[in-house]
Amino acid sequence: MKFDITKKLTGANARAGTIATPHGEIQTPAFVVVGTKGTVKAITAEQIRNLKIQVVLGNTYHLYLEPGEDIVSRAGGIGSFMDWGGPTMTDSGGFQAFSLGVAFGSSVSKVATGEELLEDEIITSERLAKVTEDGVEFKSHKDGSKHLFTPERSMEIQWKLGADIIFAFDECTSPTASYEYQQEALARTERWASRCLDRHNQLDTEHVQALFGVVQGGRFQDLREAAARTMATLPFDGYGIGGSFTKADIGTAVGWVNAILPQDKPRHLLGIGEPGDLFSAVEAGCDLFDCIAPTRLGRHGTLYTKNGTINITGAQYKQDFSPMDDGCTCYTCTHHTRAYLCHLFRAEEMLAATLASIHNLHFIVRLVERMREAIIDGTFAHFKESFLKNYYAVY
RNA sequence: GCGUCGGUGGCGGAGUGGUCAAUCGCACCUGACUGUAAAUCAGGCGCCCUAUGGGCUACGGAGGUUCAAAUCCUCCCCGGCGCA
Repeated sequence: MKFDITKKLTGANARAGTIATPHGEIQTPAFVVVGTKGTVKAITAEQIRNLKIQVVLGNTYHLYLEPGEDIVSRAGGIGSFMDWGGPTMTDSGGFQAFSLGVAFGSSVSKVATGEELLEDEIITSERLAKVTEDGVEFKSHKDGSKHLFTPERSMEIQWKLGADIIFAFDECTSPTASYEYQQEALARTERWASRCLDRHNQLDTEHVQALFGVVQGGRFQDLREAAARTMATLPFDGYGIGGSFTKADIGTAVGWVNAILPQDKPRHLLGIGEPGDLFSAVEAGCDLFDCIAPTRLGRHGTLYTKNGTINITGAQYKQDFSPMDDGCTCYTCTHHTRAYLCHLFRAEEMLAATLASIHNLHFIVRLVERMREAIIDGTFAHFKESFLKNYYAVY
């Protein structure tokens, strides 16, 4: 993997660049589309290509559970398996320490509202993941079987999954965790980072796979900065910025980290993808983002428009024969109406998920692409202002 | 015509003297979703109000019994089934 910066925005940290991978280039900033189980839900590989998606992210935990990394390996790796010839990434399974752990069965999400209870105050009925020094013990969400992920195991699985860029195994902490816990988890994630590097170097002797370290530290500036300093000293090919933030603090928190991380390596803000957050992150110097929002929201009937999201299942769209978003050039908008999508959702037709996902992916991928263009031609600030003004306008 | 079973909120269908504006499912309305446990989840769903409370109208129709009726009785209307 190679990363070149084409242009840096003056007076801000935003930059445009190119990541070269064995399966092609990624023009950054870029939105990484999530394909957890080796499929971008409801979307075919051909549609992925038509959407000009640059890179797809699979998940180690899910692909390990099914079909198993050996099958993916025999298929020629995750990209080949799903007939996606372009660049791929895999997440390490670290996020599941959170989603199947403290967050399981609760309403806690990785972006905090600032009103969360501390973890100690939350009554959780069951958890499927438990963190130890060695790694994370999972109970499969599918059949309850027990599994242990260690940093070494995550590297081994990801090596077999064969993505171009992989992540170090980390612990994604909850926004409800105390400072003490964040500190403890961070120290553990840093120990795991070294173990990941060691194991990955043994497996990938020719270094065909890039390995990104993950910066944690929760919402605390000193922890985030310490984490960035530590990770910066380790020979990673790039960095993921993970964990939880208060929504309003995404930009500043990422700013603390990016001020310390090496300039010449890509930074991937893990799991962030609302339009406003993407602007903040790009401005703060992030190059890559992945988020399930476009596909999940799409499947649930929420569509992006330049004036904010709409719930297409609503009664007011039953007879609305306009496109999802006026002026949108995606397949869905150029072929179908809101009334049609509204009908498909109400009738629970599968095509609804596909058409909605296509629209939302187009919207977000194109949005980040426009941010890149705006960085290159120096109009980023103007673009940001005009976009957000429409998107978050209150009527 | 006789007998019998039944008529409950948009629909299906509980309840069978008080704690019933009425379980539940569907439909409908609204909301949530940020490294996918998610084609998922949550809330609302008779009318009105000075709404973590109060009032009104309701369980085919009309009467009646009772402190109290969707629930019991009488008659009527409507439907299913059986026999003529």
